[in-house]
Amino acid sequence: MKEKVTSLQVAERAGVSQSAVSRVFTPGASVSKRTAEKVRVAAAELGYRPNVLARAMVSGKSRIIGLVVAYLENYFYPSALEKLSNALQEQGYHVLVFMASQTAGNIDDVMEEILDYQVDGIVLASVALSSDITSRCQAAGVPVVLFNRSQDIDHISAVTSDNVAGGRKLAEFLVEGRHRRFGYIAGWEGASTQRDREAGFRAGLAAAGQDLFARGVGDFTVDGAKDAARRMFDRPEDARPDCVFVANDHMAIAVMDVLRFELGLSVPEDVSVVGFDDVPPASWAAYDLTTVRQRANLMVAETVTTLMENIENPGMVEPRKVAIDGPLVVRGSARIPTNRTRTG
Amino acid sequence: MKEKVTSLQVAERAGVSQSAVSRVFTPGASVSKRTAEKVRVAAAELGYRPNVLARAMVSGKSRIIGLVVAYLENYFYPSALEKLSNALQEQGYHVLVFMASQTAGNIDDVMEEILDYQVDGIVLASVALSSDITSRCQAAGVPVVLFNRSQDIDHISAVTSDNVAGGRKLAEFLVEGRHRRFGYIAGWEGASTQRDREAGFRAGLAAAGQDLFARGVGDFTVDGAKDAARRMFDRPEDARPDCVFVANDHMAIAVMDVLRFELGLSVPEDVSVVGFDDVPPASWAAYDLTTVRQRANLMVAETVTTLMENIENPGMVEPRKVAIDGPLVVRGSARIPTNRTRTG
DNA sequence: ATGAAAGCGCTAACAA
DNA sequence: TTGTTAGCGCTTTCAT
Repeated sequence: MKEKVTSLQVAERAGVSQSAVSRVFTPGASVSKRTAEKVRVAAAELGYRPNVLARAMVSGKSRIIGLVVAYLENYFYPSALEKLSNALQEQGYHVLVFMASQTAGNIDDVMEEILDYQVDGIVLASVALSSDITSRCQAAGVPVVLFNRSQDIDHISAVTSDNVAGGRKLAEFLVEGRHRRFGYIAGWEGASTQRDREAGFRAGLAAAGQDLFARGVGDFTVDGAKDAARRMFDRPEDARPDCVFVANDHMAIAVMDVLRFELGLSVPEDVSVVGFDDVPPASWAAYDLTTVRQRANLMVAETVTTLMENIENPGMVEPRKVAIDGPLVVRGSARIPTNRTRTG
Repeated sequence: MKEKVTSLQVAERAGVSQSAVSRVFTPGASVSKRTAEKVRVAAAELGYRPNVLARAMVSGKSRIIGLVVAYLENYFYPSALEKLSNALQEQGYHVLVFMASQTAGNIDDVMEEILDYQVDGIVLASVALSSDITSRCQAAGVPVVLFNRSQDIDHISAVTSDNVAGGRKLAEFLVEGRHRRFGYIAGWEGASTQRDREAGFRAGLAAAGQDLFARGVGDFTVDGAKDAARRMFDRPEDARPDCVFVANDHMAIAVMDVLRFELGLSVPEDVSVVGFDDVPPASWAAYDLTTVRQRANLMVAETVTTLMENIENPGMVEPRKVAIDGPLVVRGSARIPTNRTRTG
């Protein structure tokens, strides 16, 4: 039941040296057609495949990318993970998952663990980082890219949506819809996405001579969002917003449920709701949520590109912050201005 | 920028042999308190951590579990993945993800790739396997466990819900609710989950002297389910079912959207809808879906246990099929029999 | 183009 | 308890 086939066994069977076998399985190596053929035959007969780990040891390249993700509850992350994994697979890499839950200790510990696996790169999804550990990675020559988070610490690449622009688009849309009292339900306040979306939203309102009427904090959680919604909307009509931007779709959907089923309000007749992300449930007919799309495909592509560049030119690539503009997707959860039409 | 700290460097600094260092970092090894202390100090100063890959090479244990997953669109899988990853992390293992998409070729290729990484075990989520590759894994001494799929091929472990029992519960519930015309929208017909759920449902109907009134196939996809729903329900009242069991929640939600927003039918007044899984969206107020809960925590725990047993006693453990019973969760998407109450 | 030889960083006998 | 010695399976000079 142990049939570990090694390159040496293949070599013997093919009547060549072990290094010849290695060369046959090494893309840019020099081998004659004849030896290559002999080796391939022997390998096939024995069912030989190179041991990735052994290769990693000597070459220093494991073809493993570590992915740290805090929680998969928000639909945006599973779909991003799926795309990321697929994109990396096409490049011959695979994703080693590290959940950054409370049980797993803090991020720094998780990062140490990742480094133990000699990963070629690290993607941090919705996770911020101490500058301390950042330098450990740089010292180890392992590129790190933040996904859907940015950070002021400079020497670290980050791929996000243009959250500021997105927030502004939402503000403009609501203003055009002749809303009067603007509500905002924030995500976790430590997150750059949260800060940027709010900043953009406020800027958009300000540009139209408007201001926030009410503000709550949902921490990017369903329960947090529901509580915030209850506090914000369980009051007389003129004491509550007539529209609300909820910092992501995951929360926005929970807010819609509270408005409709707990408070008996109609969306969008009584309250317009808009979100951010355009996760699959946003397009479900029961929600039909107006939102700003995060272009996950582009974000993933940028992430992979950044990773690959850094892996191929260690230490030669400047860290870069990419912010990808995403379109406003107009659906039915918010009153549609007369000059606009549905777009999704 | 390269600071690969090796055990040898630590050894020199601590004034001990390299193997002493190794022992300090090997759980059950024998080292004196004094050396251990010296080594720990030196290691801390140098920032040394053992190289998991090197350890894997010589020990034969990589502490990596390969996970093959077909698609993350169905919410059940992300949440299962999160739980699985967490559970394995607690055991000192990590998950290497392989997407079994169309682009990545067929499952057999993916399996080969996994084996290249010298994984200690493999979890196949909603994926079936050729018996050919199964034996390759057995030959390599790598335990495989099917998650949320079962297979007649015997020598392979599988963890599922008790889908037959679940299907029957749903049938009984609908019968008690005095429904007359029973519809069923199937998942992908190659899946054991689909077959078992349908078998249980039919058995439950038969036991009450009832039979299926209409049947469609949704293939576990949103579009497939919507089409099936349109064909089944876009017709006069007495020519369509008054209730429908959709083979999983993911599809059931899509079906509800079609019924309500395309066909103008009320749920549950015109049609009762029930699903299977109890994914998060099933409990959202807009759907409030009656369903059978898959106890993901238990399923994951069984999966991890099975894996660990097989890893610790290679070839000594009999493959086992575990089917976990899940409760009926009564919500509002289906008429509630007078002898029942909401349970979720 | 090919083989011989030297490790990659570590664990696991084996002695001492 | 400790150090010495073999490798794990592979890539990569270095000769040839």
